[in-house]
Amino acid sequence: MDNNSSNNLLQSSFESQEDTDNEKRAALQREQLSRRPSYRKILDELASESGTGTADTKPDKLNLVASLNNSQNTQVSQPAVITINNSTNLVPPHQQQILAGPQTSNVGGLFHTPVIVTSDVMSVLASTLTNSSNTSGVQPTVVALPQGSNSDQLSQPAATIMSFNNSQADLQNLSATQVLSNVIQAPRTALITTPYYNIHRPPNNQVVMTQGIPGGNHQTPQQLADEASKKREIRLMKNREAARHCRVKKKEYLKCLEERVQILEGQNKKLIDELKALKEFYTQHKKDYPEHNI
DNA sequence: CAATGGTCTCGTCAAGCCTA
DNA sequence: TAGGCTTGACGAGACCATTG
Repeated sequence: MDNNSSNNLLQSSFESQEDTDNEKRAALQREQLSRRPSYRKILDELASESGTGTADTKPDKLNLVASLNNSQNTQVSQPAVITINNSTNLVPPHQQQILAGPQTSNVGGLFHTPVIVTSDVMSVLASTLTNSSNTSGVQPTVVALPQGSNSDQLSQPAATIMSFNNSQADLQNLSATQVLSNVIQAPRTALITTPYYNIHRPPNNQVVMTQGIPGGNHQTPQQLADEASKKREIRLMKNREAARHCRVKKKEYLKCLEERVQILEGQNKKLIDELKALKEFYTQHKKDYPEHNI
């Protein structure tokens, strides 16, 4: 075998190797494109491929809570105001998520104040409770009203729905974010299991609130409808937040792709120049050293 | 200045994906 | 496998530039 043919063989060997690599790469690309894209996943793959090893893009739950709180700074459309409930007046069901009795007490160093929470706050609260209770040792102070509680029990500390470390003055006109930070930072007394409560006014005109059982047989059609609409509200709120998050992620993904295009274009240009130089070198030496038959 | 068209952002729905 | 999460698609509304 002469040098020419061995060079050709070597070259074709390189080419076939390159073809295989290209095919593998193309197959990977096809696979990535054919499946439903996950920006996080693709970004992770790109990061690990480039060796830059970005930090885990999956936000931890604490960050989720933080971002939730941050987003609430700007996203709560209506001022979700917490008001001290000094009376037993019922607010409209669609506005009201939690209602407790009028008593205020100081138990175990915690300031217990019955509050009305608007639906906005309650929606955020529900997801925040889920997040924070799953992670840090810091637990929210939320005391669930026992099943079958009556208005008498509301006067007891155990009937308090939310507890804060703050003074009463601090509880007035809190924003959703402030409320959440209060809830998250407070030590745990008990964890609420469901945000849904049945509220009705008995003949003695006292407020009675019992914990609702999803699918339970004590609920009227109206209560079931209310519960369904609350569930829907929470689902929409979560999806709204998810869509927002998804769009941010998509923007990051596109930015990353654009940067990658820049890098690859640069690399491509460099390789083309290198190839040109090598070709020149090759033809030059072929002339200079014909006896070497390179 | 009103009408129109383009672009952007947001909320919602629905379908697919993921995970406990 | 159910329930939650992710994301493409779509429509609505706001904003801006252009045009008659």
